[in-house]
Amino acid sequence: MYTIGQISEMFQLPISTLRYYDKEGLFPGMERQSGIRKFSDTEVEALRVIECLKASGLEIREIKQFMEWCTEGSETYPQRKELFEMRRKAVEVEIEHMNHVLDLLKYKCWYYGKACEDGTEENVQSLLPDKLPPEIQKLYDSGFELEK
Amino acid sequence: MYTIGQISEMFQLPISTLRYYDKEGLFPGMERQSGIRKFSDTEVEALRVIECLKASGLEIREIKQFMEWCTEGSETYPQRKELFEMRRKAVEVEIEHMNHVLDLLKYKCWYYGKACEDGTEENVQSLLPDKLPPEIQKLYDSGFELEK
DNA sequence: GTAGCACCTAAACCTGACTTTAGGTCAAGG
DNA sequence: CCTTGACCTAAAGTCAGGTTTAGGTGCTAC
Repeated sequence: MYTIGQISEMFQLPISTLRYYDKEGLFPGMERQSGIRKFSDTEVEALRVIECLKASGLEIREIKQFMEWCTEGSETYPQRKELFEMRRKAVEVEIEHMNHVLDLLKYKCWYYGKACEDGTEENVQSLLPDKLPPEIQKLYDSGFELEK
Repeated sequence: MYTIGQISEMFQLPISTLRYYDKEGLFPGMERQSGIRKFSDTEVEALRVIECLKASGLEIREIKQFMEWCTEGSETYPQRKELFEMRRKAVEVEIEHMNHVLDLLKYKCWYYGKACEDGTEENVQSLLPDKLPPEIQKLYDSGFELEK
């Protein structure tokens, strides 16, 4: 059993955030001793999942829904499975997106590297849109995938 | 030259958002014809970069800063290069983070798949924390990297 | 000539996720 | 006893990133 201060340390989250999560219903059935929150292993595990679902792009009230399902027993296993499968797909898509972002950033690093060397953008501009060095051309073209 | 409506279509962004970006100074030096915005190739390229920098986690006012550098000529090449290098690093870190998130999501998919099959979480819970099938154990352990 | 459409502005409004404020309880230490 | 520190609440405030509203311009089609 942990106090809110210990959990705050453990997860590097402000106490105010933990109280906010509690108020929003993210720890249904958390114990209290004379008004004071008692975080058990259940809540520690819940927080791990909260951070994960939040990173996956879920909103607080959808996370609350999941936490409620967890208190409702085996009937909600299919919903919970479905939720994680949807989040998994969303994150896979997001990672692919970020890889294209990364390629465009790499291209821009190269571009301004050249511009710094040459003192002008003109030389590198003159290579657009398809006379770039092969490695760089790949990055540049990949960046256009973002528009789809 | 494009109208705001054409650009809205092209980038699948609401017109209101484009006007908001303009108001925030993201298109310095954009032309107007009797009050009406004229988006040229410069602004199309700017929007590509805006979307990329936004996805990389940059705030609007920092993107504005970059766009101002672009109007200031070759003196600001080093700053622009530095910006892209910082963003590149940030996105690499973010992608790594998301891969751990993904592993935890995959683990949870497996977990609730089992729970659905068995009609109870008990069997799968009994395998924690280190008696999981090897593939799954890897995902589960990877999830803990999030706490670092 | 008036209806509809695409554009314009300034300013108010909205949302999600917190954070801050103001005031209060309770136990331990000096 | 009284101060300090860790906890508590309800309610107000903040911030980014838009969106909506209300009112206006100017062209083209019927």
